[in-house]
Amino acid sequence: MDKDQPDIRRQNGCILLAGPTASGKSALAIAIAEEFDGVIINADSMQVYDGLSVVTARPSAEEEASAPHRLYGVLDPADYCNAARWRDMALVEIEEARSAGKLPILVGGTGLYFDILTKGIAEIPDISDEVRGRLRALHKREGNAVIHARLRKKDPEMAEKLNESDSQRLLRALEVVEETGVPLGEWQKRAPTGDILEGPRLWLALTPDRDWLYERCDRRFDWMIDEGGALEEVAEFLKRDLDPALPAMKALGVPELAAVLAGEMTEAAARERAKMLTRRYAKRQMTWVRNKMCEANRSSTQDLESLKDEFFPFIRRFLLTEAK
RNA sequence: GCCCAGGUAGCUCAGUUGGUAGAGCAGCGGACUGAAAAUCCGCGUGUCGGUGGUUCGAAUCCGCCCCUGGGCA
Repeated sequence: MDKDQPDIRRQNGCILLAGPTASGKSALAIAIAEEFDGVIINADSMQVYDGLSVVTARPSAEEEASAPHRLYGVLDPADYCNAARWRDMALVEIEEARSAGKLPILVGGTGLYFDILTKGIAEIPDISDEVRGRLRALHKREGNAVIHARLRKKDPEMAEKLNESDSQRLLRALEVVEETGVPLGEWQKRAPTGDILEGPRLWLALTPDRDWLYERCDRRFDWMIDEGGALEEVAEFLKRDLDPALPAMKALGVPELAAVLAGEMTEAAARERAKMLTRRYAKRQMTWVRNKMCEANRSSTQDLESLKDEFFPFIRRFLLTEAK
């Protein structure tokens, strides 16, 4: 192997770059990729979908051209990603980057994806459309209480753990036990435990000052509308007439801009609301970073001290220039 | 200048016949293992405009002052 290569690449390492939305992850990722010959791999649950690049704040065409970018806009918004599916795709990309002698840089704001990438996930069979459709229809008709009661019969352990208002997890637990006959908790016990991502890694979690971040979120949303063409993008997107329950339809700003286009909300109100929702999202991301990633970082046995020596001076220089 | 109506949480406001205050929204903290930009859980954060008085006790009653609307001149 090339002696000039950074240590991390010689050892099949990778970089995991997390942080809240608008914190500047993309720019830092590009800088690292340019400096250390990296491939940027998306770890964001919304940026995997095609058709919403402005609203989901995907890297611009120029940015994408300045370094290799993977897993951006690769799924049709009529489709849905999930943690396991993303992980499979990401592992392929990591492998590919490594065999090309490049440094994989995973960048994104979806905490769950990072978690599962490093810790693994149970191999639960896909849920058939029949079971899924039936349960969702039941939920829509009867509400959470009925789903919860049904789960209590089939998977009391999970039913006990879940809050009755937590519709998403209730449905997941129920569909798993109905499809496979095995309770979700049982599947999860069979999942791999511990650190399963191969190679050393450097965790980078951006934790910007709250006011600074919120202001950037606000400014970015205005920019999306005033200069990015967000309204036009959403108008085009809505022509597909997708099921509003699909993940891509819930991307921040999409419901609000759709309401503007339908004449149900003023643009000013939509801006205000979307900004508020973005701030809340950023806050949840910060919670994740503070309480889970920092822990992951501490407990990672494969995080080599030498990586820090290799990268930190560069990153510090970058952040200092950015701050201006 | 005079007359009204108001000044209570970041915002909009509630506060019974005096017992040091509470809603919504915002905000903050937390959870998170297959749609996670999702889905949940928890938490009032306060010189009650200021000041003097009445009272055992004042957001509440009285005086004066300040501020904001509206009206009359």
